[in-house]
Amino acid sequence: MDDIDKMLIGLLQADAGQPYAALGAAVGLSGGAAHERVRKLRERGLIRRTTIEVDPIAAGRGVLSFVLVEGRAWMGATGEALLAIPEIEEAHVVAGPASLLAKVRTASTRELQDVLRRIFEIEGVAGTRTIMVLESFFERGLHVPHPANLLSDALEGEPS
Amino acid sequence: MDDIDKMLIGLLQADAGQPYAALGAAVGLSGGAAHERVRKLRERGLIRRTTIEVDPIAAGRGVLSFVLVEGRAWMGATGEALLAIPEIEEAHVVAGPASLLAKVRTASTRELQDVLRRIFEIEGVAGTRTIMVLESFFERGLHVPHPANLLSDALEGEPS
DNA sequence: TTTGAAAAGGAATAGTC
DNA sequence: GACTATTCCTTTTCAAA
Repeated sequence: MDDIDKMLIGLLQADAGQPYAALGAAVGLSGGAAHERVRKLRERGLIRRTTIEVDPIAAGRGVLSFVLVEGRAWMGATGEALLAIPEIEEAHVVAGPASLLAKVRTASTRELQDVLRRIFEIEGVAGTRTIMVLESFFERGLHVPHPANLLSDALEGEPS
Repeated sequence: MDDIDKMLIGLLQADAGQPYAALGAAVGLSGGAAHERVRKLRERGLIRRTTIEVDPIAAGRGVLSFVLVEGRAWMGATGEALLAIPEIEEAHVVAGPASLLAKVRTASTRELQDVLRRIFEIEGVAGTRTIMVLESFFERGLHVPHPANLLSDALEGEPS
């Protein structure tokens, strides 16, 4: 995991569909070498998979909220119970006043209410507090340290 | 945006690298037709881009937390100030006791402290409350309604 | 590990229904 | 819209350094 690998990850996050030749050119390698590096990044599990990013509004899921769940719900099969609710994008066990935090995306507040009802039905749930999102500044993926501005390093000693 | 489009989106979320022929076979279309549908989904902006999913642990970002920001920080250039902090993956304006919610991923609690310090320096920020994640049940993308179990519908009237 | 190139496969396009 | 077929480009593989 050197600087070139980091650059490759950054480039692939921006566009996973570009040819290896382009990736190679961007980091100062041949297409074949870039291909080999990406193959190993996948093999090592650093790159989990390639996906698409779907526009939530266009997909009819314009209401975003975070739900804090109170109770002793962090034990047992709670994770699976939450996983079974498709509107829940993320679920975490947290420290602090609440025991669980869920990221919920619904079409409407009416649908959000349904989700809250389903969460309430999970064993051990004592209560919920919902934080509604009014506007999202941004949602981006994991940032990989300095993916850009490393080209000069990568090209150090390069002929011409 | 019919049922076949939804299935295609679901399939691409699972693996955006698979050939169009495979996509087509999965939904009961030819590769060319699947290709054309996906092209239009991109064109309409429903599919924003194709990316890779990076393992946070392997990338050295094992500490996840959610930071509630208090103050009148939802005005002006706050969004850009948060965007400039690479450890912040998401930032939302929220309703409720706090005015902002940020999702932060750091290598350590020490680094989290640095991020909190930087958030504090933003004009209008009066205080923060941090919710630390102990364990993540799951983090998945936007769920697209019934991507599976639609094959029978799609194949209705199909010869043999 | 990287390179360059050959071989295999898929994407993109066009024409037809 | 969807299908087939063709062309073109990319991925994949491999020998060599």
